[in-house]
Amino acid sequence: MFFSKTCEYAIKTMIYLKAEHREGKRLGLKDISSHINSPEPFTAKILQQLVRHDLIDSVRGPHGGFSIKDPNAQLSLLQIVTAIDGDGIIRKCVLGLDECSAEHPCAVHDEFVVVRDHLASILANTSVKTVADGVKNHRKVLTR
Amino acid sequence: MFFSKTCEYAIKTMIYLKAEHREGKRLGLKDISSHINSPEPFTAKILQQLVRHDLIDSVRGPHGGFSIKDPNAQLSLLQIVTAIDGDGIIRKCVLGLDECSAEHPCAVHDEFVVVRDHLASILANTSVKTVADGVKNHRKVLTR
DNA sequence: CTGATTAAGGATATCTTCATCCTTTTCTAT
DNA sequence: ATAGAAAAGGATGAAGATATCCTTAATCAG
Repeated sequence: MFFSKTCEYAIKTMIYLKAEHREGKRLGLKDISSHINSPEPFTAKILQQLVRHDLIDSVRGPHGGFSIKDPNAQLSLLQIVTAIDGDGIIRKCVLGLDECSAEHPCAVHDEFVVVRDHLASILANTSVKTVADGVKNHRKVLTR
Repeated sequence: MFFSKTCEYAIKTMIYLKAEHREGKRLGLKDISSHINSPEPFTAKILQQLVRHDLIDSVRGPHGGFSIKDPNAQLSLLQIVTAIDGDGIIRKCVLGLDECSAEHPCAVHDEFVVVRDHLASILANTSVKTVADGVKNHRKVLTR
């Protein structure tokens, strides 16, 4: 609803990679798509996108796979969402107007800026590490 | 982003009908689609949906057209959105999980319930009349 | 070096959303 | 009654998102 299917899988992938991360470990496509419950070939394409956006590293061949690019950097959900879906959810007018701002507001601009600002701040302030910890502790899940 | 194109046009239509409403007056398809800047045949289909959902009335033939069904009832944006897009934006898990609740939360459930509740309350508490007044006063717009 | 393994890349298929077109029905005015 | 106007309904088309398949490239183990 908020995000494209592609973005949903991307977020789950990043959380899973973070939750499973340890030095030198790589996770393969099969492993990832089975654990986040996503179609394998489609997930392959998304992993490529994440590589191109420098969010993850990939290595081919036996014992190849994917891993978080910079495990020590603080990564937010917003970085994943903007990489995959762009910043439309934060920036675009909900009524589809090209020009919509405080100066030239659409009919519902004032009502929605607050919601979008709220969404933006949640996305920016939610770290992948934090939610990955929830998954590691089995308090939160990525499937079902 | 939040809403489908269909829903965007539906919201604009309802606001325009409300802004232009007066006793016995009807607005035609051409009038509506030109004022909300939407494709005419597509808008025709959306108007049919709004009629079926009892949000507007229609009359065929010369001097026919569309008008708000119950001009005195308090109508919220939420009623339009749920009629057209359903309640997915309020109810569905942002990670696409079938079961996602406080008891069985997805990895980002806690972060997003607050945003969705916020969105739901804005939608429920924003009346079409209020935003239509803004359009009538030329403080807010439906196009450009 | 060879074969096996795994990701990358390109082409293609499917499904949904967005959009148009044409015919039919209903209504009004004459 | 009839002609014109306007919405309703059904069929179809276009575009984008979602998903798959197949070939190529890289890497590793032996």
